[in-house]
Amino acid sequence: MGTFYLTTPIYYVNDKPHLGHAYTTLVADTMARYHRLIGDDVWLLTGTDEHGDKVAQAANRAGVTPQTLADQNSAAFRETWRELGIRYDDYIRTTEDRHKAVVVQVLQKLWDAGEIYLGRYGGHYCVGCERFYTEKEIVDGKCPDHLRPLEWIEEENYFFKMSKYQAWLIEHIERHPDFVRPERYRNEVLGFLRDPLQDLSISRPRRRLDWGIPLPFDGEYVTYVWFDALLNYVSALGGPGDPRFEKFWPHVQHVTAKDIVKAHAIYWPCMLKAAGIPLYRHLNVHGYWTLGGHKISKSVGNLVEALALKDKYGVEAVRYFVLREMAFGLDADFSEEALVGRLNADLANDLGNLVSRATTLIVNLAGGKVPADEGAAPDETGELGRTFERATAEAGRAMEEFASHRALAAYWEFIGAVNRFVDTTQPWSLAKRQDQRAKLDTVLHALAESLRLLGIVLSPFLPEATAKIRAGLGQTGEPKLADARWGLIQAGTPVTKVSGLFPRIDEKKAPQTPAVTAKTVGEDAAKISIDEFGKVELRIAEVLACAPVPKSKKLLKLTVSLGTEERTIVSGIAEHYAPGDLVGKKVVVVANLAPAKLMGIESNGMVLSGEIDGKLAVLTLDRDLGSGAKVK
RNA sequence: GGCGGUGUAGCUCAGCGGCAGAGCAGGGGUCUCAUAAGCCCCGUGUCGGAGGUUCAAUUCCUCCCACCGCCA
Repeated sequence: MGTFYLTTPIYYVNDKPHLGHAYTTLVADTMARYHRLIGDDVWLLTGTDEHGDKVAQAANRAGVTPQTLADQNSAAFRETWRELGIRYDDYIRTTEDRHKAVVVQVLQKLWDAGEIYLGRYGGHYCVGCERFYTEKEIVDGKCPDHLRPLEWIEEENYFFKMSKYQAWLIEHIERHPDFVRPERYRNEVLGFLRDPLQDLSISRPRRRLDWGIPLPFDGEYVTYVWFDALLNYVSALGGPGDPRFEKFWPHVQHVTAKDIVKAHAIYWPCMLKAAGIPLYRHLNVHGYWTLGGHKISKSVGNLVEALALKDKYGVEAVRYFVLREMAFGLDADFSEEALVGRLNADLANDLGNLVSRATTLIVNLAGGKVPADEGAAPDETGELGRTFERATAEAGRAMEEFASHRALAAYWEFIGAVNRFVDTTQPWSLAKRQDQRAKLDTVLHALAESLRLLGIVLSPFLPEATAKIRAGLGQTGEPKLADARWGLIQAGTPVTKVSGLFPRIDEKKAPQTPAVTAKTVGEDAAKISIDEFGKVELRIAEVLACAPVPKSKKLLKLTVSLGTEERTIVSGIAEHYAPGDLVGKKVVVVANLAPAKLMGIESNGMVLSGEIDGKLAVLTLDRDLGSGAKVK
């Protein structure tokens, strides 16, 4: 059993969560799930980067404190990850004391070791970019990016002696060819290192920027945001000496988009070296999403909209699309057409339909129980098993390099083989002949086995859909790759029909919100399955505040705590409860209800209550439970 | 301006010295278990252009063009 520590970048709270952030985080989540599947001890870290000029300025414009702005936007990221089903182990914020403590500790250590000195620097400064420009870069005395006037600033700052690590870093990268990967980014870094490396300014004078971590050896300065931010990967584990750090740090890998390669491949290794902390194993770099073939440039609005397509087509469809469509490391294009194409061709036609046809065959022809393997079709089933082993081997190699696109392509080879297997063996024909019973049983056994295996190996990529597949085959508990060996399914295992996993999108019809109700079969039409019930996320919430909604007779505006987050919920109970009646009570809420606007207020959830003959009562607890507890 | 990358079927891309490949889209056929899904069949494309090395180049070299990235 191995150990796996993976980090996403911490996202700058000046941004709104968009497709780019989501891709990075989905890749990380998928890798973490894959490593849990193979039995590794996994720690997945994400979080937010909250200091720096831009946050201070945005807060100023919004008329709030930087901390308030950071709180709001950090919560927005957290909420997005919740909606996307990201399973992280820790969420670090650079404004947390545990982080600041480690930054201060490292700075002091470097200062004591003489790795930091006070130097003077003068230059043309752009407030928007938070950086100085050289004479050559300036266009008409203005910032080439923002096209606004630059200020000449001359100031003393503290510098980290990065230049002395240049030769060492080049050697390290040459000795570890996959330190930065894919290779194109390694080459880029080595190219950059052919020119002399400068020392890194790691401070900002407080009179110019107060929103940062004060230097422990000079209170007139705060820490430069990059130096602060990179250390999150260390601080989140408690720093050197902490048991969690000692356990996970030796296995650390980072994932980032290509725009921050320099900070991660140059600043960060030098910082670690100077601080006496071992280097990370791999920096895994991915490309950009373009939209409709166009470069994104400054405006990220469209990327936000792209991510919003999850509400239209489902989280799993978007998740599958980005993991399959982007060759890890290269740029890829995102479009609704391409998304629908993948959803229909891969998820609906190939996988969803296979699960549907296979479970139906077993239910109809074998009474809903996996028949015994009679060994009556050794050529066909043997080939299917070998195809699976090949796919798994290839996927394993691909996942080592974060190449989810290749892993999925490999598994889809197997799905194609299973579909061909059904056509070749024609179980519906076998069923018509008594003397073919043994072969029919063998075929259906192999089909059930194929689905069981898919329910395991695809689980890092499609956690919800594979949970449904496993449930349809009576498989409980966490999937393990150790169980993904051909031939382990037990005869007699109950099988139920699993249909409507991924409904096709009819491109000709006007786009509609896909119905959440799965297609039901026969006599079960009015009942729902446990899986369908599982789609409703019920949680315990504490009512923190409650106020009447102006001009409304029925509505109350509740602020509730779900433990990790606060929500606003508008509820039609004002005729039954006074605002003061509910504060402090623990109630049950639907936590994954799509947001709705009521009287201009966005409501995120629903408070459960019973009602009969005009009487109404809100559900509460008969003993205490922590906020956020799951109801089932 | 320096360094590097990319340019292959309508689209997305793989191949990287030995008769040009996959997926999707499109066309035809077929089964009926299935989500009008599946399966089978159908691709002569100047492998960006021009030169060169070689018995042989999409594959190696040089130059050019286009686009992209990093650096300045």
